[in-house]
Amino acid sequence: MSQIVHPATVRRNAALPYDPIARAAELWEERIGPSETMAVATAVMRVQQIIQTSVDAALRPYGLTFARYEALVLLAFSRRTCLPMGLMGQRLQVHPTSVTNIVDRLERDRMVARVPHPTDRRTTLVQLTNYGRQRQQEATASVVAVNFGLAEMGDSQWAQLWKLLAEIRRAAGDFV
Amino acid sequence: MSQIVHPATVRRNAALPYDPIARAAELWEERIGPSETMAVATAVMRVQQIIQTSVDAALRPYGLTFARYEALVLLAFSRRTCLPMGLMGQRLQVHPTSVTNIVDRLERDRMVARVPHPTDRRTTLVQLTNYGRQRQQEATASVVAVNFGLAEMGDSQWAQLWKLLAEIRRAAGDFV
DNA sequence: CCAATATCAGAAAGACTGAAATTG
DNA sequence: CCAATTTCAGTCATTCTGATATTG
Repeated sequence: MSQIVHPATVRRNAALPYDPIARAAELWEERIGPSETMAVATAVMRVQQIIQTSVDAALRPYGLTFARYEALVLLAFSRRTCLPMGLMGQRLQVHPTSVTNIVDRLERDRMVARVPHPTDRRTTLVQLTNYGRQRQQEATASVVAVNFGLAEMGDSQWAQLWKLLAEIRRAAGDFV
Repeated sequence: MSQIVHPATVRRNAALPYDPIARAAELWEERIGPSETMAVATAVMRVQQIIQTSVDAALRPYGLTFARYEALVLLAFSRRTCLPMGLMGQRLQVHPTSVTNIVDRLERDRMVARVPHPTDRRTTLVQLTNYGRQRQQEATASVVAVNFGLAEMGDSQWAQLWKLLAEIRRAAGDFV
């Protein structure tokens, strides 16, 4: 069961005896000014990296990336497991050409199929296949197993975190 | 002063009348199970995107990305504005080859210089130049001006957010 | 001989621009 | 004729893997 780990990775993942972001924030406070937003912004960047790495690892056995997995879940949650490309881009907040790219990969792997729109022939619908639904369910189990790379926390802490992040997103104009 | 904006970008930035992540979380709760971590993970991914976009835009006039800016700040905060490549990788939590890449760009733009280590000839020191320090200060002003893309919030909210994010990072093994 | 440091070559995934084809 | 939808070609920046040269 021994696992080969590249030394560079070991070094990167080695726990430091102090919090490097907290340290940077102290210096920021001394030399520049209030450090609250700087500290939170840096911490968010790092937590995103933790989530991305963990989820990508959990999804690799299924040939999925986080972006492609999100597209699968979006389809699985839609009424007819079928959505127009453009709408997917809005929901996933990605560029139209990125939708093309994501759907290309999923279609190549037979998890989705492009089907023509019945009335508007400009638009292309993306249909989740049975195979895709199975993969999505397995992948979801895998992602849930690693808890999205997040620690176990109390319900009130999750609620706090959710509320604060939602406020940031709302202020950024994601929704009203 | 009019600015050309690609229609796709407009569409992407349009505020939705509801919170798309909250909606996804409801469906997750119905069909899969507890949605706390899924909701927070997705929200973190989105907030990271907000920060990245905002900060990159603020830094573009200075020819800097967030990653390169962080490297500049790290150097500016060090005693002799000079650090070994490997140490920078540890602090910035990036791959050794990424350090090489980041330093390549900064050196090309004359913001840092590679200098040999006085005793250990394996290691390369990265020295912030006077020009680099000036750019770092200007860039910092620019980033502070947009508040890292984050909304204004009360001190206690920043403190809560910081504490929760730190707990996630600690649990992930970033520090002890 | 082994470990550490930095670099290079190459692959992969993604984001974006600009342009095009098709259709409403 | 204009707008909307999708795609394509090409570029770019980033990140990782694997290998290498150099040095301790």
